[in-house]
Amino acid sequence: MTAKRGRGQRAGLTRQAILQAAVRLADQEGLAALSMRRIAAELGVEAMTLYHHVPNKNALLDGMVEQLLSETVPPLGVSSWQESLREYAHSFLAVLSAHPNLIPLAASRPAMTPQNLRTMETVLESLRSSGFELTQAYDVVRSLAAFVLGHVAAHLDPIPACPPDQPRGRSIDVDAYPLFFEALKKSDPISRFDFALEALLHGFDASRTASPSSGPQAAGEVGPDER
Amino acid sequence: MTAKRGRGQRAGLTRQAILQAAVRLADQEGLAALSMRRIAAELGVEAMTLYHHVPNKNALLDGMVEQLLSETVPPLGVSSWQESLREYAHSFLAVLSAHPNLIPLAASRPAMTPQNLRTMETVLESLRSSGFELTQAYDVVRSLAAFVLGHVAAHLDPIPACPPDQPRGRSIDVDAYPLFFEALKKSDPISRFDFALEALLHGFDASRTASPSSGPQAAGEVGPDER
DNA sequence: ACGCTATTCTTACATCATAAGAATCGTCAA
DNA sequence: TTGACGATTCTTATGATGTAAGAATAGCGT
Repeated sequence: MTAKRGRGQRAGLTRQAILQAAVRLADQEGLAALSMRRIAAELGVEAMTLYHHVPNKNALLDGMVEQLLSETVPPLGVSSWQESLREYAHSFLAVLSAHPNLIPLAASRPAMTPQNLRTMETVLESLRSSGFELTQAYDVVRSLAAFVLGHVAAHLDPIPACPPDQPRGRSIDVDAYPLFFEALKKSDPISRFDFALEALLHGFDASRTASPSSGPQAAGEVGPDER
Repeated sequence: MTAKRGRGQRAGLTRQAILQAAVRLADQEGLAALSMRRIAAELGVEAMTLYHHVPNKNALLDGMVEQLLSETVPPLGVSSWQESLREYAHSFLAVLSAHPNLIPLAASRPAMTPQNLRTMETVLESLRSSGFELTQAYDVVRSLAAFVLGHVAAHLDPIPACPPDQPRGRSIDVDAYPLFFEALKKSDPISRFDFALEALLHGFDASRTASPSSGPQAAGEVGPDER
């Protein structure tokens, strides 16, 4: 066991070590347990010690998101742009799924790590060389990232709703929404992710400018923004 | 101005009124300002008073999200499933964009309000009568909602990244990621949203199992569409 | 008129982020 | 070796937070 340390006895702290401990703690005990004191305790140190490596708690939370994103695996080799995007999306999904407690963090403080930028650059390159306009390619990647984020965020179990009171026994009137609750039972988030991912990829393919095909049918061209 | 109230003098508080005040406060001063004391002050009341209408702060936050979602407009009339989904997405987008400070809340505590369920039911109906399998239809709606959420969440300005220190003048090495930063300047979130929305719709269309070519089919015909 | 209950306020406490400063160690110049 | 300095750590203290416990009041139904 670590003997108690005195006043100036180094503990060998690092920003990295702190972030990792914080992530580990949040993984195990949830975001609510993430206090400076608790993190410090986890490292065998007093709370104020952390402030020598991190300016404040907000910065620490930001750092945790960076830490997370650095766990994504960069796209392996060159392949079709679809495959690149699939890799990108799945890598993102895997990381977030591995740290469900951190999803609210990732959703509320998007970060751009060098790691992430490098991956983006690769994917952009892949898209460009497949006939996408640069601006379009960018929109594609960003949209994909947004979709992954929204997807994982949407799976935090929805709160029961039904304002506060439940005069009737049922938590919510299931019979009033037959389609919804029927489908709810059969659907699962994982297959939904792949389903929507493929839909997105298909749609992206169709919106390539360089694509020779004229309007296939239905849903004409992009742009009928109305309200 | 309100004369000070005594001990049992009613203030006419309501769960609704509290939630609305909370939303207003968060809109104006940000989530960080959302303390029980501050909300109470906004209502001319002491903090503990709130606990008679709301069990605790978490429940209050949940309620705020419900409050938000209740602002979405239900889909007007019958039209193509694409138009239904567009309406759904844009209505969702509009609400979240109108309350940017609440986006992290909405992203971390998804809620199912009766309002929202009713809208979903309508959209599900529309999809089914257009040849979608129920399970697919459900995946479509959920995916769309997830996408909208992710989209708005991803536009909270990304944190600068670059761990802590900036030895070089630049906050991040722009030249190392030419494609990304080139595209960054030209792209804007709004057009990206519509772009990706159309892509999704297109992809959904392609993934319909039973694809009756087109034409004025079921769903209770498309009547005169003006109101 | 009188008590009952819902509503409100008061007080109190543990916990939080963090400011200010004191103690200690390692290191390097002399 | 010595001595000073800077980096790291701990101590103490402050104001804010969520909320438990209970006291006071007002208006209601009887």
